[in-house]
Amino acid sequence: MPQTSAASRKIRAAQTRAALLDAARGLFNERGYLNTKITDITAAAGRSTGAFYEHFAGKDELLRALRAEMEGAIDARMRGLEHPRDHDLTDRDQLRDHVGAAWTVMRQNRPVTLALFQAMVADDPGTGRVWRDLREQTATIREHLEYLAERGHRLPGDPESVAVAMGAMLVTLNYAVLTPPGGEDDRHVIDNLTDLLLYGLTGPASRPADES
Amino acid sequence: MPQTSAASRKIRAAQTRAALLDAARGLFNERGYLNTKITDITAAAGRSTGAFYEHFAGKDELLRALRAEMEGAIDARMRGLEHPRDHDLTDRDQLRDHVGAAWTVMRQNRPVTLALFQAMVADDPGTGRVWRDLREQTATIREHLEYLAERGHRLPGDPESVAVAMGAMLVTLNYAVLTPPGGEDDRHVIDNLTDLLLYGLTGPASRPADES
DNA sequence: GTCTATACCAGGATAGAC
DNA sequence: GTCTATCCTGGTATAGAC
Repeated sequence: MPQTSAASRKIRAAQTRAALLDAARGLFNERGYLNTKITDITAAAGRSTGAFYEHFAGKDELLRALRAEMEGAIDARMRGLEHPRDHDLTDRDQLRDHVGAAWTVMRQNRPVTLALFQAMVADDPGTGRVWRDLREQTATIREHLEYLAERGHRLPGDPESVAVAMGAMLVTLNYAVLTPPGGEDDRHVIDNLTDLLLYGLTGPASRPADES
Repeated sequence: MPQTSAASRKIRAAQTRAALLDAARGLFNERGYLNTKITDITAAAGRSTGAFYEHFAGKDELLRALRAEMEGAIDARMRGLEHPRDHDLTDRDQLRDHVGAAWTVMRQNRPVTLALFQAMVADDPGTGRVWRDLREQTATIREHLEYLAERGHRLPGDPESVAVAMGAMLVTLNYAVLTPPGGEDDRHVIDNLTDLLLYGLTGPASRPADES
């Protein structure tokens, strides 16, 4: 029964692919993307180098696959939920929602976001890739800021720059913070970032300096 | 006259060292630290690999030398100017001074700051190096924030976290922004960042939403 | 101190059997 | 599709002559 054999081969192949992706995730998370060698991944997955190249052209392509997987998952969750651009990011709840969503996604996909960050930083500056990537990642925020600007709200800078600055802070903190995702710490980070982005160092309205 | 010969050799050695450092700066600036190979540096400096290893144990040590050079220059400029910790970062002028100083230093030493950033990001996450480095780089800011906290000002988070968040934004933007240092753009960036950090997205006091 | 030449190795990638 | 074995490159680092 050649069909059965063909089918099981296909299953086996899918397993291999999954095993490689899984192993990569694990290694990226602990050692980072740049320091993980292809042989590390194959070893962790219990497969051979030959098998690796059967599925991916190289480490970078594997990363693209991981990224696609992540984005697919995000899209799936977002599906149906329309996202109007007229959100008011100067409203604390709405800003917190956005910061929280971004942070949570980054944390839940830490291996991938971390790898993408390293990859972004690793290649030549001068290509403008970092700005471009940050710009893309903050597209939603930028649109909301543009909306605010249109309505006459005076932002600290043009929407693109402000959005990129916010993104820069987020992605770098995601890289710097070690505490495991899903914990109490995340709530703190989200609250802190929300307040910082909302009111800055001065705090809401005129806070009493409390000169003791 | 063996003295003369010895002296001129010493000069020649110093020249080589300087040439290597110089070439490295140039290459780091355009291609980045990670993508610059030792052979690239020696080629650009017109020296041999042998000469390189006579002066530095490796690329990382050369970077440390560049860093030391930069810090020396900063110290020299700061010398004499005492820096009391009771600066009030909620005062726009004072905050702007700090942001501007940090930004200017980063820009003027772009090859080095850029290289340090890449090196920081490149090694294993999980070591906590990124947080530590950011923490160190923002020591001054943190102290000012601690001073504010002591006086009862309620910050968006604990001084350390807030300072690190600010640092994360600054260093990453320094990496992302391509525009050459010293120009008009720098003033804009500094102003924007100052306003963002000072008031956040809401802007100073209660800004009219201007519902047209 | 600086050069040329070369040893050395990690890691990426392929060939061919199964 | 997967394996084993191997080739091959780029890049680090050293040896030894000058």
